Amino acid sequence: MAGVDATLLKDLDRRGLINQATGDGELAQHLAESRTLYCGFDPTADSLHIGSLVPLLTLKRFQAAGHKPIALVGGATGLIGDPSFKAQERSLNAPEVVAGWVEKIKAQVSQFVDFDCGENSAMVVNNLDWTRELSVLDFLRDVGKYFSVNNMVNKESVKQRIQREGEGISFTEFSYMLLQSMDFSELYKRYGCTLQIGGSDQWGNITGGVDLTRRQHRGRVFGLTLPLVTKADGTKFGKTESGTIWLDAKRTSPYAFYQFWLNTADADVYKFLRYFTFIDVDEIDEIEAADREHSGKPEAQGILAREVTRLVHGEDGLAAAERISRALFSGDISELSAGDLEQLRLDGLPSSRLPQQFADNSLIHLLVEAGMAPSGKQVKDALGRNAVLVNGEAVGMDRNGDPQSVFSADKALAGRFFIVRLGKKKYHLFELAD
RNA sequence: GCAGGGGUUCCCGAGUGGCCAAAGGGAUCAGACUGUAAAUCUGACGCGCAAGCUUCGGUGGUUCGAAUCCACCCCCCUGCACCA
Repeated sequence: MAGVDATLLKDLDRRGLINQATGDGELAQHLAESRTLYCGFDPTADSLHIGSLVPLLTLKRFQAAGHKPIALVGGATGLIGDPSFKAQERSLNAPEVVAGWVEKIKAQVSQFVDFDCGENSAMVVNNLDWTRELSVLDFLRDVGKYFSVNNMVNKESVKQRIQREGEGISFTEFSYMLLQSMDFSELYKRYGCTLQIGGSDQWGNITGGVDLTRRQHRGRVFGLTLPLVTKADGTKFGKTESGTIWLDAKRTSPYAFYQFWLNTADADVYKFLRYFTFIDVDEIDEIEAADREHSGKPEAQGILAREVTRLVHGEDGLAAAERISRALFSGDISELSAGDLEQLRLDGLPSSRLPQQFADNSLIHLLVEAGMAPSGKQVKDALGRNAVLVNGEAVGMDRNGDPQSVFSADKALAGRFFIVRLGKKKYHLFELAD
C-alpha cells in the first residue's frame, strides 16, 4: 500500500477546513495509517449543490493522502429529513422520488473520488440497504436503547425546534440522528470505517454515531466536522439571483457555474481558494500577496473559477465557460460567426427561438418570456435606463412596441442571431424562426 | 376535546374600520461609481408597457367602506385533559 501522507490534518487545518474533531488530538495518530472514512449525502433533490462541495473535496483530499473514502448516499435518511439546525419541519418526499434521486446523487458523487486506485479505492453505499429490512422492534431494541432522550433533547441542533415558540419537531425527524448513527456503526462493522466527516451542522449526528459504535461494537471511531461556508457580507453562500448553484450541468450550466465563482467577493476569494481547490496553501498565500501588490483587478477570482469549474465540469466544461465569458465580456460580439454563436448555445448560454409572430408582442413580453427577468416591470425599468442592449445597440422604452425593428433580419448576427444583454451580466441569445 | 397564542406581499416583521398594494429591515433587480468587485448613492420590488386588476389562512356577514369588526371552518404553536 502506498504511504500515508501524515501532513493531511495539518494541511486541512491550514486551509481552515477543520471545525471540530473528536478524540482530543488522537485523530492525527489514528490517521498515521491508512483508514476508511465516510461522508453522507442525503438525496433532497436530483443533484447536489455547491454546499456539498467542501465535504466532497475533503473526501478526495483524504483519498489523495492514502485513505479509503466511502460516499454514503442517504436513501434511508433522505426519506426522513435531517432536523439539524432547520427552523421547520420538512415535508416528506415520496419514496419513489427519493429512490430516483439516490441514483443521480450516486453518479454525481462518484465523479469526485477514484474507484480504481488499489487498496484505497472509493466506495459508494446506500444506507437504505441496511435499514429497509430492519423491523421497528429490532430498531428500538438494538439501536434506540443506546440513546438517551434527555441527551438528545439537549443537542444544540434541535434545541431551537424544541424551545422555539411556534415550531415543533416530529418524532420522525427527531429519530434522524439514530439512523445516521446507525450508519456509522454499520460501516464500522462492515468495512472497518473509523472516521466520519461532515458539515459543522452534523456534529451532533456524528458524535451520536461515535457513541453508538462504541456501545454496539466497542469500537473506537472518530468524527471530524468541516466549517460552514460563509461569506464576509453575511449573505448566504451558494445562492445567486437565479437561485442555487448546482453541480449538475443540466441545472447550472458550466458557464453560469464559472461566472458564479468569478464573481466571488475579494473578502472571500482567498478563503475559497483554500476550501475549494487543491492548490497548495503556500501558493495561495503568494497569489494573495501578489494581488495586494497590484492595484486593480485581482487574479484570484479567475484562478478560483477555473480550478473549481475544471473539478466539477472537466476541461471541456471549463473551455466552454471561458469561451462564452470571453465572447460576452471582452470580445466584440459582432465578430462572432454563425458557428461561434451556435457553439455558445451548445455551451449553455441561455437561448431561445423567437416565435413566428413575435412582432405581435411587446419587447418587454418577449424578454420576460425568454426568462431574462421575472416581471415586465424589471424589463421596463431596464429599458428606461438604457440597460438593454441588442447586438450591442442600446434599446430604449420607445422601441418596446416595435420588436420588428429591434429584431430585424438585416441587423441579425450571421443573419439570424441576436445577443440581448439586460443589465451588466444577463445575456440571452435569440434566434429568428426559419 | 378544553384553554390560550398565532396565520400579512420572497423572508423577518408593522398595521386592529377609510390617509393600505399595505411601515421598516433583509434579500433581489436596474442605474451611477468600478474591476463582470466591495462600500456608497439613486430607482424598482403583487400582476399588468399602460388604463387597470387581484391580495393580507378559507367562506360568508356587518358597513358607504375591512388586512383590520362578527360567525363558522381550516392549519400551526403552547399548556391541560383523554386514551393509560
